Amino acid sequence: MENTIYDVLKSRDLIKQITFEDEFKQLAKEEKFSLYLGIDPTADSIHIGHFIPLMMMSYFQKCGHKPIILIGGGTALIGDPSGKTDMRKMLTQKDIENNVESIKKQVSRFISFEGENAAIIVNNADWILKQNYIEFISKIGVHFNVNRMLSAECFKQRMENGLTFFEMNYMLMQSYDFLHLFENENCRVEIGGDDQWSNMLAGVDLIRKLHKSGSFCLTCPLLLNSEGKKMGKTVNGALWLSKEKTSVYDFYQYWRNIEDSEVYNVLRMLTFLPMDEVNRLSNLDGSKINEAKKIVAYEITKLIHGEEEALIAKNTSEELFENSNISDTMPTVIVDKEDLNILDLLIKCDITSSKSQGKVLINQGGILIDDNKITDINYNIDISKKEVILKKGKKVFIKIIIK
RNA sequence: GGGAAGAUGUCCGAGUGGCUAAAGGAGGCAGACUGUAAAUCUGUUAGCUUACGCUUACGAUGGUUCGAAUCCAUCUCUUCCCA
Repeated sequence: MENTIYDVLKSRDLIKQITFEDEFKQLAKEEKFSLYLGIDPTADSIHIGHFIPLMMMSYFQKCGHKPIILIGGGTALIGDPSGKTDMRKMLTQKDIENNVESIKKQVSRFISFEGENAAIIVNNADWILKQNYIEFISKIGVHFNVNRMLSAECFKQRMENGLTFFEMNYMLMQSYDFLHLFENENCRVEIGGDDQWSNMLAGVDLIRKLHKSGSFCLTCPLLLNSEGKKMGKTVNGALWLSKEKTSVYDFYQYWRNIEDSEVYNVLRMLTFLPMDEVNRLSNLDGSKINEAKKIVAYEITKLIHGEEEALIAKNTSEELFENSNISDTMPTVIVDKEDLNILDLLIKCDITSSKSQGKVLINQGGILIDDNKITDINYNIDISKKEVILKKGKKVFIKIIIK
């Protein structure tokens, strides 16, 4: 590949901030190195927020560099003392192993764990937990200037509602991770979301203090919608990458429904489509941009769930929305004969969480069965039917199979 | 260690004895208009009930009162100031 990783990332505008830019450009030209990305293993699945750094990592790997995924098992073992809500769940060794396995599975669609520059997964528990406190603060802590730390943007916000010592230590631990990988794995670069900039910068500085040079970090832009909020949040929380948590169909629909203004960013940051194509698609006018959204949805779904699943989701959506046909693969709920009352049914299908809510929906004309608007809140589904199509609003379709 | 302020629905935030299931805003959902977009307008947004109404709910637990988000006591937590 004649383009260096720097050129590639630059062309997709995936670099938000970078340290020692010129030096990094040179390094990218001359050497193959390792780079790392830290992931908090508090859940057994990663969500879309992790995705852009992983895309970045994938580009690095394509350019011949070796990705290291760092699982924050050590830091997760420490309870969060800020006590805002509950104590952070303590993770057992076993939890972490499970999480690592599923994360690996999800990531392996676009990052390879085989071959010459295979990615590896490490757990910072392996070195953090061995640390002796006094040794740690005298070896690492002396290099951190509290005044400077406090002036960092990420602490400024915390200053307003209280900052705990733990949170300050977090920076040291993260920096130490980088140092450890630098010394043991030839890891030269840390990547991450832009909210991690201060922490990452601290690691780069630490290494440069101890080893004079060679460390870099770069951040990717956060994926924001037009209102400046993080994308990938749904009613039910995050948009997960595992299909047990977010179904492939829902995942596809999320991207199919993005705003016009988001198409460009999503294509550029979340797909591997060539930039020519990205530009062409995002400049489509008016309703034609729907074509671009279909491609966005398909490409991202393919990347996460594989081609087969993506095709199914795409076909299901087209059947439902464009041909108003019933699709075999649409979301389906099986109910007993006892649940044929419309209000019960809505709860059963997770469309509403209470009967009151269901009544409101029906009164507003938001519920359709087999394309007939339901107006009676006592409506019962015809018992002779084997299956019906329940529609909420314009976008939610569920096939009901009556047992 | 001393002092001050505060905790309200998904979130922000008004409310200082009955008119409060709790103003207003944001967000969510539905309807109209559209392109499975945005913007705009309308409705709706604790649970149960066809409904009258009932049951929960303003940090927790007790108390005062015919009646408490509102007053009192204790506790928990948060923030700020002084040391």
